[in-house]
Amino acid sequence: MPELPEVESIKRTLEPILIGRTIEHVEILLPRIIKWPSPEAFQAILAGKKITFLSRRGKYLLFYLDEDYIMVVHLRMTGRLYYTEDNAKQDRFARILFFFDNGTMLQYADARTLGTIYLFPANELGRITGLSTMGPEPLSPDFTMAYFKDSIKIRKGNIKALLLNQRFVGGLGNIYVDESLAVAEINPLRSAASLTDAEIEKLFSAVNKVIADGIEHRGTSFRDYRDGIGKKGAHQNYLRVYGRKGQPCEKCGTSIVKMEVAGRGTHYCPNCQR
DNA sequence: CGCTCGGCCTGTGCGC
DNA sequence: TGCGCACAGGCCGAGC
Repeated sequence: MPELPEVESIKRTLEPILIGRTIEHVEILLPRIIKWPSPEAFQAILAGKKITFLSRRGKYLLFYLDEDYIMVVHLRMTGRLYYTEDNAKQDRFARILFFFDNGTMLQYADARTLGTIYLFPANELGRITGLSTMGPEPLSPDFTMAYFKDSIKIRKGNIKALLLNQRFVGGLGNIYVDESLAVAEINPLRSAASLTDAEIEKLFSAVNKVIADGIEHRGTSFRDYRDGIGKKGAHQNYLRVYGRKGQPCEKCGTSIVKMEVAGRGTHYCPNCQR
C-alpha cells in the first residue's frame, strides 16, 4: 500500500503530535504483526518509553525512543498508522494500539495483516535485512545520475521489475513506478539494459519528479491510504496512468492499457511508451 | 549472486 | 440482487 510519499506524509503528520509523548501501555490485538521481540517483551519494553524523534527510510517508518530503542513499522499493503484523540475509538481493522499518558492513542490498523513491526536496541537495527540492503532513495544525495545509469546498464530483466527492487532504489512501489515510466515515456517491458542514455536521464528526473509531487500532494489515496491523522492524500487526482485503464492518455488520447509485468498490474500508454 | 515467482492474508468490487 | 472469483499500493524465501 503506502510507498515513499505516503510513509513520508504519515511521518510528517505524526511528528508534531508524538515527539515528547510517553507510551503508557500497548495493546496487542494480533500478535503476529510483531516480528521482534515477543509480544510480552514488546509491551514490557515500550511501557513508559518516550518518543524522541521520527525517521523514515524507504517505506520503513522509525520511531526513536529513549534508552536507545527504535520501533520500526512497515505497512506493507493495507497498514495504517494514525493518531486518535479519543482512545476508545478503535479502527475496524485495529491490530496494535499504543496508549499515551493523556488519553490519546496511536493505532496500527491493517485489513490484510501483512504489515510488520519490530522493536530493537538502536545498534541491532541491521537485523532488518530490508532496511540494511536498501538502495538509495529518490531525492537523496546518494541517488545520483551516475549510480542510476551505471546500475541500469548492467541489470538483467525489465525496467519495471528493477524499479520495484528496493535494493536498487528504495521507496518506489507499483503506483510510482508506473507513473515514473509514463512521465519518462518508457514501456514497462523494456529490458533495463536496452535503455539509451537519453532514456535513462529522462527516467531519472521522472522518478524524482513523481516522488516529489507525491509528497507535495501528501500521498495517493487510491483506496486505503490515510495519513497520520486519518486524512486522505490528493495525488490520486494527478495520476497519469495508474488506475486509469480504458481512459484516454492525457498526452495523446490513446486508451490506457493494463497488463501484467513483474507479477504486478501495470498501466501504460501503448502509444507514448514504447 | 541475480532474477523470477509463489506465498502470505483478508476485504472489496466486478462480472455473471 | 447475490455469489464467486480475481485482484489489491509489498516483501521474503525458494528455486533456477
